Amino acid sequence: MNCSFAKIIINISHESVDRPFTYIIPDKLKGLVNVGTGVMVPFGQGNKLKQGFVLELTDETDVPENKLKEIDSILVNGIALEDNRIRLAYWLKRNYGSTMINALKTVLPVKEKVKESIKVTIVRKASLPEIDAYIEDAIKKRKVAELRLLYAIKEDERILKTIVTDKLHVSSTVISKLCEKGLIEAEEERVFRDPNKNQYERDASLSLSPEQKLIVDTVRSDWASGKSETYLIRGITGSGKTEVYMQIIADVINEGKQAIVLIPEIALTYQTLMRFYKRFGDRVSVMNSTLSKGEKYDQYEKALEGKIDIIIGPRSALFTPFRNLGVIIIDEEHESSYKSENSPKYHARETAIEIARMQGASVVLGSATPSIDSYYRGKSGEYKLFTLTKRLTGNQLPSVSVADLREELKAGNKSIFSRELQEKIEDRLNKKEQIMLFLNRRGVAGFVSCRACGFVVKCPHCDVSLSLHGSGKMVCHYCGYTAPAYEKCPKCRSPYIMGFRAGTEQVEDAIHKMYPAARTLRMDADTTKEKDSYEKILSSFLNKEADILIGTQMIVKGHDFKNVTLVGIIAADISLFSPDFRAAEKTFQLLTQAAGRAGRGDKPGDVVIQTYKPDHYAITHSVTQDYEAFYEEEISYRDLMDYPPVKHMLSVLVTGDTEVFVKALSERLVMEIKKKFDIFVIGPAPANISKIKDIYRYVFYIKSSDYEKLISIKDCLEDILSKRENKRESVFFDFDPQNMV
DNA sequence: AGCACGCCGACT
DNA sequence: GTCGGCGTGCTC
Repeated sequence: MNCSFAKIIINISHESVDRPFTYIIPDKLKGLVNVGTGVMVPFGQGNKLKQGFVLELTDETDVPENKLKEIDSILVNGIALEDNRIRLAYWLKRNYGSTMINALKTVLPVKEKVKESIKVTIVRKASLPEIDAYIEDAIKKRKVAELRLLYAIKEDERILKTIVTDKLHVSSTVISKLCEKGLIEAEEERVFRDPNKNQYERDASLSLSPEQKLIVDTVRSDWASGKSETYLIRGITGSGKTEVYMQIIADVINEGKQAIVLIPEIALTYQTLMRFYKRFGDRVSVMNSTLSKGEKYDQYEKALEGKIDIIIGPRSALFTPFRNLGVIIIDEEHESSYKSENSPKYHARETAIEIARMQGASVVLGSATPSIDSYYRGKSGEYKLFTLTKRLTGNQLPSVSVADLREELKAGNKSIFSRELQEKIEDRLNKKEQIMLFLNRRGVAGFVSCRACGFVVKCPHCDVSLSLHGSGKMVCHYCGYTAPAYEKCPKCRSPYIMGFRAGTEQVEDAIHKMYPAARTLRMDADTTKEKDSYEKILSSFLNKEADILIGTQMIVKGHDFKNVTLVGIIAADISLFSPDFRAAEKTFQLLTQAAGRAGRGDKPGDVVIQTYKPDHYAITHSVTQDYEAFYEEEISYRDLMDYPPVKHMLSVLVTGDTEVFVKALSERLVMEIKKKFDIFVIGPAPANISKIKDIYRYVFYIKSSDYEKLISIKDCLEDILSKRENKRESVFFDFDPQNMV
């Protein structure tokens, strides 16, 4: 196709230039510029060279001739976007609201080409007597460098060139001289930088339980009949989800197709990867943030060239450019890290389903505690739902008990540890068994609760807890409802009604006071700032260098500590009453995961959950480890309140440096959409964190069962925003948000 | 995003 | 009188 013009998206992330610009393709670039090609183009008055991507080739344009400029050059290090990547970028832009250029960059897994590395091997070509003869000659002529190489090549027929030059200190000129004489030869081979350098013994596939087999067989037969579906596996820890994934992958590979495996970054551990390496050998590759640019680029290239069949990585690995994708697997699918925090704020689960739809692949989701979103779709039949109920490893489930902190206060115990937890801590310290104390510090803006009766102050309109502000007011972050703080509990008249706050440091201090001999490790955002500190803390705990590990949610993910027999959850309520409609879901998942940390070895484990609300369904059902029961209560709450997944929700965040303007713009936007659409809007209200670095934040939420309607509302809002007189406020959209802002 | 054009304050 | 402040508008 030799078209005259190219429509190009410029690499400037700003709405006002987020549209294609038409450029002339100069003769010298004809045929080289295709859809997806990265180019440099002159842009703006200064004709500054800017990067861009070709979205379309055309022979016609409405742009007046005098405005058209020529493409300057093709991006040397640029990676061309496949056609289907551009369609995916359009989809991301439309569904999550972002600029086209950001969508394109998201879809492009590596930003630039890196020079390929070539491995050169020196190979002996002459016979040993010939070499000996030459050595004689070299001795006479005192060619010491040649001698070093000759002695070495006499021993080994093949030597890496890097060894010859670096270790033997033989220069390239000497090597090429010997090549000319026909004694040796330099063999060149393209090598892929491989982050996984070792070779492992291969594991065979395991035989499947009937439960596992049903899943693999269903996927296989659906596929045979040309259907590609989304499957959800709910399987408790140790029920063999990974083996199911691997057999599905094996099937896919047998058909000549490829697989993407998504794992939360934090769970991307050596142990997990090893299972895949051992099963699939060098057909597997890893993508993660610790890889160098060169390594990342090579993974991309390997996928394109069909040199690997499986990629394992976090959210971004979703965009690996396989030619013939067969399946996308998302492990721990409930993890909130699958939702991007940056624009486009895409969810890996939905995006995976879209990619699979485009390429005729299947999607397999798995979790011990599936997200309410996915389970809802599993129940409705949108996903095919499977359950793995049997533990294949013999470990017993831990016994979970609840400590009612109201009772502790009544009994005069004002410490942060209940009597039961204290008793058990002492017991484990004596027995030299390890303890994990878990404190969920999410939702720092303290909710207000009564320490005597457990009463939590809630907004009368939104059914979320109110947050205490310094001004002595309680505020609802959803709708803006405000009430003066109570002096006495309205329920039991106790004066102990207050904002709830506690941190890991306080817990550590308390331990040191009560058990001066106990060795503690603390793991939270503060202590893991440095590189590798996360791994260091975990490995020193694993090596029993400490008795107690105190930390936030990061200690409950992955990692088996065989010697841990007690897990204490200091305050389950903190996450339970954070002002977020997913609060109960997150709490249930955290409690279930935390409980799973106890008794991973042969010794049985205990879990103590401390709470002011022992009868809350997120607590009661995590005690009995009853996911199904929790789901039923949670979904009826979501249904009642029209929250996702029953309805879709769009959050709109308005920010700016002058509060009255931020407020005014939010109110105006809400007014305009109420006028245009028959829709219910919550807010606007100050955001959960109402000011960050002197930038004020207001937020409102729109709920609808129709996702398309939310997209039109977003488009309408963008239209209003583009036409407003001053543009000092910024507006951000988030579809089906994972966190309330 | 950047750069130019354009209309008001304190200065050689 | 002018140099330059950054508000507004446009970029193929």
